[in-house]
Amino acid sequence: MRNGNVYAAACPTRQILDRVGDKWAVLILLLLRDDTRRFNQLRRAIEGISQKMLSQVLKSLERDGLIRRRVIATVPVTVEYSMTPLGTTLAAAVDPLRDWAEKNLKDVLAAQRRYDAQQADKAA
Amino acid sequence: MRNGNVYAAACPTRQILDRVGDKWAVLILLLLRDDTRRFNQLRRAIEGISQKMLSQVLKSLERDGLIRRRVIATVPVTVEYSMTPLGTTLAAAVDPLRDWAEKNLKDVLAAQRRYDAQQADKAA
DNA sequence: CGGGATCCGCATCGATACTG
DNA sequence: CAGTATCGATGCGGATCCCG
Repeated sequence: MRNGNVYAAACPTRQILDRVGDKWAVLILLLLRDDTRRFNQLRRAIEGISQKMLSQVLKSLERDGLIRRRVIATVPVTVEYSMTPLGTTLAAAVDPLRDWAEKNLKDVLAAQRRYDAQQADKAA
Repeated sequence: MRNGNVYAAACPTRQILDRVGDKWAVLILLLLRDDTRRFNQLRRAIEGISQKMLSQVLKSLERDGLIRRRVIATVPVTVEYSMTPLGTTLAAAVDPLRDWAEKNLKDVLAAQRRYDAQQADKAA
């Protein structure tokens, strides 16, 4: 789908990026890789996510076959989310990115400061 | 910034994801890695991007120190975009993701069809 | 050619309330 | 506990026009 260095709208990279591009989705994948977790556990583990978003993202991850949802008939009901093998391979593919983030964030922030200072000069 | 398995709003992973999450940004990085390119070359290479988005994303990538912008004083003006060393390392970190996408997209699509079929059953 | 400025609709997302 | 439903703001992103 990459023909002649053109990224068509339907190329796999773009389709996957549309999903991985969702910041919440990636965070959930990275969390579930460590451990099976329940709904409210995830909610507490991801600062700032609303339950609407969480529910929505979990559903879409399940739909994509990346995580598995297990309902346990307790009172009240318990729901466990865990990785599928497919999800595990995706999480592994995301790893280098997380490593890069931790290693290079400060360089990015420094670049931003340089850029902003330069823009401020121009304005003056 | 990842303390006790909690992803705080300010953790590097989340900050970088906010940028890599931008689907356009990643595509531009992958394109510029191959070659220096001009504005309209990029525009044509990325199906569906508006010039507003392209301009915006290029600016933010430059601000992050990931790409370099070179203005050449011709008539009319020529502007070349190219990778910085930092950008190159990020592109490398994104590579596994692209590979994963190309290898596993059809599994994801299949999972979606299974999920949707199952939902349709429940509705009936 | 390489953008900036403006207008504006539509989808996202958060907040709140309610349910099995 | 684990969600769904509804509403309302806001901001992203496309379209258009213009400029150096």
